[in-house]
Formats: sequence, C-alpha cells, structure tokens
Amino acid sequence: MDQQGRELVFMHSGDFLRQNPGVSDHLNDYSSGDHAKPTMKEVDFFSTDRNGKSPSEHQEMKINIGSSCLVDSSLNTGLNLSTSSSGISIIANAKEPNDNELRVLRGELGRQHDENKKLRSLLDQITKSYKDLQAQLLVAMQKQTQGCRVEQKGELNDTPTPVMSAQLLMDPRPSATLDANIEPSVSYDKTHEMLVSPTNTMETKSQISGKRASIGDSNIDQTSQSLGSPKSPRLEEEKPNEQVPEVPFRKARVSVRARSEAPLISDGCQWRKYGQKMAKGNPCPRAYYRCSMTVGCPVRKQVQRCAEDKTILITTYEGNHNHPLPPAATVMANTTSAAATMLLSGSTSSRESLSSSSGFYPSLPYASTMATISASAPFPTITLDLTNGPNTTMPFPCTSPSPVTFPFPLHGCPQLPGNPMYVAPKLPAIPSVQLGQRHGSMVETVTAAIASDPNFSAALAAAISTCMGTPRSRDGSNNLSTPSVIPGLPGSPVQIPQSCTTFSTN
DNA sequence: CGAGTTTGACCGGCGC
DNA sequence: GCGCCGGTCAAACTCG
Ligand SMILES: [Zn+2]
Repeated sequence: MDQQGRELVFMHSGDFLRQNPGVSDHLNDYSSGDHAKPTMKEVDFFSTDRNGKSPSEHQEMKINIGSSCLVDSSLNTGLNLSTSSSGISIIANAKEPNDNELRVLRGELGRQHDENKKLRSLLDQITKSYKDLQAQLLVAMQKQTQGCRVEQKGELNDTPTPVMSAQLLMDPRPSATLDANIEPSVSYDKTHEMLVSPTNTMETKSQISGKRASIGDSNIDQTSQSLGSPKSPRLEEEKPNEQVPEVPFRKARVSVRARSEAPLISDGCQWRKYGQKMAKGNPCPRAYYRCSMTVGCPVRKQVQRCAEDKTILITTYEGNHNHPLPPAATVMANTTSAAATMLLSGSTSSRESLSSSSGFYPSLPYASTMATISASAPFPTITLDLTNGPNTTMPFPCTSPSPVTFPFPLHGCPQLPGNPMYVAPKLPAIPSVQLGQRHGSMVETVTAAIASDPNFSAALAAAISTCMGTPRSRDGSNNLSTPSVIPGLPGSPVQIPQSCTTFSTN
C-alpha cells in the first residue's frame, strides 16, 4: 500500500512533466489555480508527502521504490521532487508576497533541497545495491542453468547486458547510445525487452525519444515485433544468434476481458485500424489497430468480441509506445505494459500453461478472475478478466487518473526474494533464460503479483473505466483517443462500462 | 484534401 | 507440397 502510494506519486509526476515540458518556467501560470488539475494534484501530493514525513520515512520510501520499482524511481525521482517543491514555493509566493511568508517558504525550500539531495544520494546507493543484486542474481542463474545450457550461457555470460541494463534503468540519458551498442552484440533479448518496456516507454523514451529518432529505426523495430507478426524480417537479421531455437522471440500480451456492449474503445491513444479478419471459431471479426500517435510507434492492439459472450470485449495490446502519452493513455499503457513486462520477465522459456490464477491463489477473491497467465499460447499472455469480479464495472470511483497508476511493483525486479511480492518458486526448473537477467519461476511471481494484488485489479479496472468513460469528442479537442468501432456489435452509443485490454510487450 | 476505415490480396508459419 | 490461418499491406473508399 505504501508502495502504491509512492508509485502513484512518481507516475504522476511523470505525467506532470510530460504534460508540462517547461514546468518550472510556467508554474506561475498555474497559480491561478483553476486549470491544470493534475498540476495541483502533483503539488498536493508532494506537499503532504514531504511535510508530514520525517527523513527516516523518506528513507523507507526510497528503499521500497528502489527495490521494487526501479525504473520509475531512477528516472524521475529527483527531478520531480525538486520541481514540485519549487512549484510549491512559487505558487505560494504569488499568493502571499509578505516577507514572513517568504522567509518561511525559503526555509522550507532549502530544507526540501537538502532533503532532495539526501534522497538522491540514497537513490544512488539503491542503484548501486540494485546493480550488485542483479549481478548476483545473474551469477545465481548462471549456476542454475549451467547444466542444461552450457554453451548458450557461455556466450551470453560474456555480455555485459545485465549491468548495462541496470545502468540504463538508472540513467536514461545515455541509454540511447547504450541501446545502440547493446543491440548488435546481444541481439534481441529479455534485457532489451525490459529496457524498452513499460516504464521506459512512459518515462525513458519520452526523454530520449529525440536521440532515438537520430539513431534510426532499429530501436523502434526492436520493440515493435508485435502481435505475433510472422513478418518483420528484421527479426532474423537482428537476431543473429539462434541460441534458443525453441524461443525465437517472445511477445508478451496482457489481455483484459471485460463486459462491454459499447462498440467504441477509448484508451487515450490514437489508433488506426489496419485490418480486420474473421477469426476462426468466432463469428465476430477481429480488428487490428496500430498506434498512430507517432509514425513509428510499434504498439498494436486487437479488438475482438468473445465468441461465447459477445458482450465481452477482448482488447489485446502489444508493444511499447515510443512517445509520451497523454495521461489517460499513460494510465492504460502503464498498467498493461507493466503487466506485460512482468509476464515477459517471468516467461522467458517455460511454455507450460500456468493458468495459475484460481489454482494458485484460491484465497484471493479476485485472483481467479483477474489474472491468468497462459504461456501455452504462441506468446505469453496475461489475461485480466474483469468480467466476473465483484462489481467489475467500477471497483472504486475512478474520477481522476490518480488511483490508476500501476500499483504493483513490477518494473524493477519483482522476482527478488526481498520483494514483498515475491512468491516462492513452484517450478524447480529455471527457464532457459536467454539472457539471464531475470529470475526463474517468474511466471508464478508475475501471476502472484498480479493476481494476488487486488490493487492491480482495481487499478486496471479503474484505468479501463477511466479511459472508457472519458467522453469521446470527435471534434478532437483534447481527447486523443480515436473511437473505434468494435466489430461484432452494431454501434451503440452507450458508454463502455468496462473493456478488455490485452497488452503485449516485446 | 487529409486522416481514418474498409476490404481483398498477400505473406509466412504451421500442420497434415 | 498444399492448404489453413493469423497477421499485415495497401488501394479504394468514406468522412469531416
Ligand atoms: Zn504509441
């Protein structure tokens, strides 16, 4: 819970920054107070966070984040903190120009500056320890997998990728160059998947997108092996080492099923339909969409109605956005891509169908319906079923995007034993991790994390509901979402109570 | 006229 | 090798 709160803060600060690129310059504009709700939220968030807490509490918070949500914390923490703090003071200044107040505020500002410094150094420490941990993890995995895949490992072990990944996660700035360096040597592997995945999509990529563009398409394409496309010739070209023939490449999808009669889906993104097919065994056609917010965005989605129950809408997302997203889309993308990342991190090899939900976590009310991992599919898929859960329509009020940010710890290393979400492995065999960056038995972990965390369910449902609920304006004023007509049901103008989302990450 | 959709063609993987 | 199938392409079309 604590953690959730923290992540919330970070994620939203990310949104905040994205929305307002020139934050510090324009903060004065917001002092009027009646626009930019998110801004106010940010400020409120931080002010309560910071004023009410002792340094030790901050420490705890940082540790939590460091261990569980590394990417987020590593990317924006410091910036956000300082940004928002200055924002507070500026706003206050505008309101109360009197000297006393000013002094107090300056003092506050100074304190927060110090605090900020402390937090940064703490973050550095955490970063270091994370790297160490990751290295250890790698070693452990190597030992475990030695038996079966000696030669593979031999080659892979030489790659510095895990370390580099840590660096990348820690410091997004040089990542563009690092990316370029990594890919040729390591080929397409889990590490890269992790790197370009969810949070990076949201945070890192937005920061390095400029550089990426200059680097060329290869980066994007790496992330864009989407939706099981049999094509994408680069796949072969850029994957010279066929070390794991049985797993040429894996694509994770996060599926969400939800009951919805509405034909339109709005998840905050712009989608362009590029195809529609009749799927076998389903009277309803399947529609294919591609993110059209930027030209090179690799994200795709499939929309299809359930054959048995046509009120159930299944939306399948795959890939990571390579551009900043509007808040609504961020919510969705965070949620789904994070789930996909978890799945990916854990499903590197073993293809057993786990469909672990109800079996593993019978005690969890939502588990049986909320998350299912299926590795038996051509690609690992997390299916989030929002159709059966209690009050699936609206698990909790979701008026603002705030409760929606991804609540469970996934971007970092959900598998680390120290992690609260860690679940003891059930499968003794360590998957044939191509580039052993992630721990084995991750599938369970992932499942556990998702299924066992009602917050995830709630957040996901909220995200979806939020996105769905947002009134679509064809006039395209601010709403980026493009309504798409779901095949199978005649268009009904009803707002979508819920929807089904499947994200797949590469 | 541009952006998005429709829809048949096309392609590659896979099973027989 | 052949056919099926899922996924994508792209020309034609629609809409604002
Ligand atoms: Zn996109």
